[in-house]
Amino acid sequence: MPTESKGFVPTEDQRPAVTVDVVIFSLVENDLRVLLVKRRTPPFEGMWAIPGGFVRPDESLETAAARKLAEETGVTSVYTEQLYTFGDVSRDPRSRVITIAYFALVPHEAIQHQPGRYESATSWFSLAKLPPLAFDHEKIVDYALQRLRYKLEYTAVGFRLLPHEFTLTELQQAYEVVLGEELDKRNFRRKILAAEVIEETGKISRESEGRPAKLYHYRDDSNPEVKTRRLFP
Amino acid sequence: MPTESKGFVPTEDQRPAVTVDVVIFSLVENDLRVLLVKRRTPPFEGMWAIPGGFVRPDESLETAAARKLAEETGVTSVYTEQLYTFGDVSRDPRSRVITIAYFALVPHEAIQHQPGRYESATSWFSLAKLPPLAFDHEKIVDYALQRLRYKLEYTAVGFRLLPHEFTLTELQQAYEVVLGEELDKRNFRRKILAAEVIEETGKISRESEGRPAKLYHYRDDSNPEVKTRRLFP
DNA sequence: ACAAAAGTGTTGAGAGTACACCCATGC
DNA sequence: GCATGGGTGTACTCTCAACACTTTTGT
Repeated sequence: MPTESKGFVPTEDQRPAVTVDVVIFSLVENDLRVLLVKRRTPPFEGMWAIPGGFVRPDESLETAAARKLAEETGVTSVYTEQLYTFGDVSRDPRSRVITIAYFALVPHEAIQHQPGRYESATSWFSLAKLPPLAFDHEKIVDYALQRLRYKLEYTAVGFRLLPHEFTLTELQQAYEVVLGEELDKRNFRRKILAAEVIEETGKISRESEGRPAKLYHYRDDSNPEVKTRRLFP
Repeated sequence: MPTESKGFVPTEDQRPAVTVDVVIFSLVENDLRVLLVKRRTPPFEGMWAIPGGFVRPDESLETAAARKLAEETGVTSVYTEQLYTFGDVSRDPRSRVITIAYFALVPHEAIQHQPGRYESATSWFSLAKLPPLAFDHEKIVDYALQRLRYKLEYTAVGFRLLPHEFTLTELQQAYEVVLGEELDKRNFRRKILAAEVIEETGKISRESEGRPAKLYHYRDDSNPEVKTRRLFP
């Protein structure tokens, strides 16, 4: 804390509450969705909201975000990034609440729902058909989507939405769904392989109907955030 | 705030304190510098720190950052952007403090020091020769510098470090100082003009020794954050 | 006329984009 | 053998990078 004997110093009851909210993205049925929870208490009772909660005195912000993610999805080590901090005075009608928003990319197959532990209901919503959201959460989701698209254009983190092993066609479809545009197959493959973040496993997938596809996975020796030129389109 | 009847709810004394810190950049003597204040109270008494203070109950985070900026520099409408939120448990040895860091670009000529109003001393430090900083402020400054460089590579906000009117050579020097590399004069001019964020004023500068230079200023009809391809180098 | 800084075009290399056909398997 | 999706190469365009001389002013 940077301040001195001067200026405004808040009393304990003037301190804002601090929460973390996590925008959790996943691909379900080849569709980009976010996980929402239904509120059971006022304000906004019955409305959908992104998962979040208070930061505990003994945990860092990243830890709080990871804890929230684990509580809602059962998933522990997935791509998570701080998004933005929202602190408008009246964003919560009850009292001053500042929230540090995160976003996470979760492979859908990894998720184990924790039914009814805390929440009355959690559900995945397509970004095209979001319900009305509590607080300023619509703004937060919009911002997260913008950032996700930007991330995918300039880096190679798209595979974080997929299972551990995946085919190039699955990866391309993930990019197409998130970016909302079709990509050329040959150019996509050339670029994603040139980024040197994924490699063949040697195995092949027998999922598809036609010719079997090679399976790829993440190379953990090099980082996916290679921001050189624009990767896509 | 997203939470319900469940889980952890902090009592008032478990709430973290919330501050904003502002990394203020300016060009002084063709050198990129940050404004630091000398702490007069423990902890880190006598050490330098970036300006900051508590968020008041009735002001937004952006307002708090703008207020801090005005208190330290007298400047009101300059380029300001939220940087990152730092919230490690022990970043302040006294108590839990979460800080939302901002960075600002200030034209040096616009600054009026507010001597001794609050601080014992404020001073501009070259980024190459920073003193030891209080708290985790070195990390914050490093991160701000990284972001500033990234911003300048992909957008055309460099002129925010300059007076209202400036020559292309001055602008190029600003980019060179921040990015730490020399740029080609012809390529620089072509690119910065292609971005269509600045235009000729019609006036000429008689500052330089040789041939007089055209003065340019910001076109407020188009936004400087045109992220197309990489602008520089 | 000379010093000092402003201003201005062209060329070659590399990256990006568009585009169509053969391949391996299951049924 | 045919339907289905997997896998591959090339030509054109355009952007990026490298590079040196002329112009305008003050002294």
